[in-house]
Amino acid sequence: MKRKVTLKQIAKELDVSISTVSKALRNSVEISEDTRDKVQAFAKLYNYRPNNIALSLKNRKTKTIGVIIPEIVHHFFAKVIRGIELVANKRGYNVIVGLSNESFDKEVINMQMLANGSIDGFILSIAKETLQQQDYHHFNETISQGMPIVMFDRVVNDIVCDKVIIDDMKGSKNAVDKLLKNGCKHVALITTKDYVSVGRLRTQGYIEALEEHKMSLDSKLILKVDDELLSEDHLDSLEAEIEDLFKKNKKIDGVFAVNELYAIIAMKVARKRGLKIPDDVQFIGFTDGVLSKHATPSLTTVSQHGQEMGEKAADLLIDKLEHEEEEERFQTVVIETNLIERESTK
Amino acid sequence: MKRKVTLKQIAKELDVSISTVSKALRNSVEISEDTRDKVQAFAKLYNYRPNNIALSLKNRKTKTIGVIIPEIVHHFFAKVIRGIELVANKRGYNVIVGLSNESFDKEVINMQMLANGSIDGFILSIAKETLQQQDYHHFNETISQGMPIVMFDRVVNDIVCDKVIIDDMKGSKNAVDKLLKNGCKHVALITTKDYVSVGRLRTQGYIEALEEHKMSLDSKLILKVDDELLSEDHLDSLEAEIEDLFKKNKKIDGVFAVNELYAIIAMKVARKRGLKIPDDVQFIGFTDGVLSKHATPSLTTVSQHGQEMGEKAADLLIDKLEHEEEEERFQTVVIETNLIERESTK
DNA sequence: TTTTAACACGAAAACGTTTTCGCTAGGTAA
DNA sequence: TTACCTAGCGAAAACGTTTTCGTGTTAAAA
Repeated sequence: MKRKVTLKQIAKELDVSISTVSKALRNSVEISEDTRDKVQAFAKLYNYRPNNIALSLKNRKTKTIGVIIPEIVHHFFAKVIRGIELVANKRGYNVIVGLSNESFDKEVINMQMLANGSIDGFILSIAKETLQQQDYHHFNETISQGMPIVMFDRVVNDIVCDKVIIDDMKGSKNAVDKLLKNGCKHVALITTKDYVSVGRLRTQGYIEALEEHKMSLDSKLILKVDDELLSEDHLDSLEAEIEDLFKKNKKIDGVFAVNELYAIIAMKVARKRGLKIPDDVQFIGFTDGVLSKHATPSLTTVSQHGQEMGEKAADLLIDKLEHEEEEERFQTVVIETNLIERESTK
Repeated sequence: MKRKVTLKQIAKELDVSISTVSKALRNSVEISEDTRDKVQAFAKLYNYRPNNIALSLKNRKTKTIGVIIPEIVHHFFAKVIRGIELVANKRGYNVIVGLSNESFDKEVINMQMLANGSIDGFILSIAKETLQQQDYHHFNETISQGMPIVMFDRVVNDIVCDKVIIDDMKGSKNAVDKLLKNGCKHVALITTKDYVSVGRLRTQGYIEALEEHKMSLDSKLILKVDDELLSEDHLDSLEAEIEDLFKKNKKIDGVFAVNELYAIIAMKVARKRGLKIPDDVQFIGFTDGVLSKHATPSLTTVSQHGQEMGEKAADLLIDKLEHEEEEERFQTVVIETNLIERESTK
């Protein structure tokens, strides 16, 4: 077992100073060709690589990005990470991942663990619990210590930082618009409780689409699911609630759900009730994932472009890290959504 | 913007030495109560936290685990990461993620990027390309430099390190056994090319199950898919191949697929051909993911317990990191699979 | 011969910690 | 008085780099 070789060891071995070794390896003109070749040959032989930690300490930069997301077993967040990793790697950065698991405390702890020099900046999406409690002091503290943050998808306006979002309202408005144009007269909405901003915005889009088509809002057609616990029980009760929705509103001929799973389950319920898709009832879900693509019938969705969001967020953060001198200007980048039409709509 | 405060600054401010500050904060008996209180109060006020990088350099430990996986937008790998992160966090470690994207070069580069002091050890699953080329020098080099590696799922015997795997052969044997016991007489196998070890082992399990039931192996019932490119085209051609399989083997009454997607697509093809599931034909897939659970009919699967694998791998690695003095002993932990019965089997 | 300039290299500081060792002042024992 | 002990603190090394500045040698110029 040969431990990693250091400058000091090379210096000792070749009977020169550490400085000389360092300079020789970086092809400094100060060093004679002889010495340079000798050092480089030795370094290559022993497979010398500069110690990253020492460099980080010296440069006060770690070339590492901290990413904190609520959940990783989730198609959208996984795609975002892929985007972040792609760009980070290309630009010479590493990615360190923390999971908040939707918990405020874990979010805070994770940030503290990383903010002590381990990383240069954060990319994150806020935990549900944090959104509910509306306690954002950990973000503000981090920012005030000079560590840049880029937020994506679940953001709050109160915090001044770069943001990457999609136009949730526009996306869902387009989706509902599509249903209405396809002839639906009674479009149901399956959404979440309002504290998650994206849920609220998507609901808003639904309402606006109806207004634009001069259709009245029927609150009986709106199902607000409490997604506190996404356990097995929750799925069962969700199915029951949707069942109930259909039973009480026999005229439903279109369904818009704020996520893919709700839409898939709604389709299942509809089929069980003998409804033909898309002839009797059409479906659109927000968030394009594996389920939508491989369900039968496949589900028309509003694509969120997770990977693109991740790429953009990483670019924003690294740009900021590498141009610290410039004056502070924060942007909010909006990624366009688009409707991926599949078999669940006409 | 208040930058992070250091020991030096506190020392200067309170007119004591750096050593005194350090000791006071660690409650050393060398320091008088007076000084200790003074320093601690000041540190609290300015929210002092030791710089992680400096600690890493000093201790030659980063308290960080490097994880390299082929793909993150993948239910199984995401679950593994969740397991790793869970244990790592609990034990005071961070997780840094690298994606090989199934490429040999990216795998090598990612490892080099991290092996230079950034992390204490690796948890990884080998890229397909690496398995194909059978070039494992980067693993061996890393190990010989004294950096422990734990491999999971896709492993190779040649490399001496801790491993966490499932019994692929037993898992698939059980699955096929289930189909045979359920009365299937012509069980088809949809698998991948042989270079990915798990594919080969799962095929082996299929064969053994048949043998145990004294059934002859019909090679026409085995479809070996080339999954080099998992693009759109690939999915289409996959569907065509399966279509062909059914057309040429009208007697097929059971299908075992080495992953969930193949099984889902096979179900789709079967249904298109007018076959009833599970009455006419039954299906089982390896790897339990979202698709299996929410498909209609839902798919019976062999569960891989990704999260448990991740947890075990992290525990193995951290144990090794924290007991370096002990003699080297490498274990291979086998996680039990189990059959999750759903609607696609009787 | 003396001055100058280029060349080649080394010493040391800095990044932020922890820890070992030594020092001083005051008190106690002989 | 002398010797010794102890409490309380500081200096310095170490982790592995990079970089600035200084220095000695040699050859060319005056």
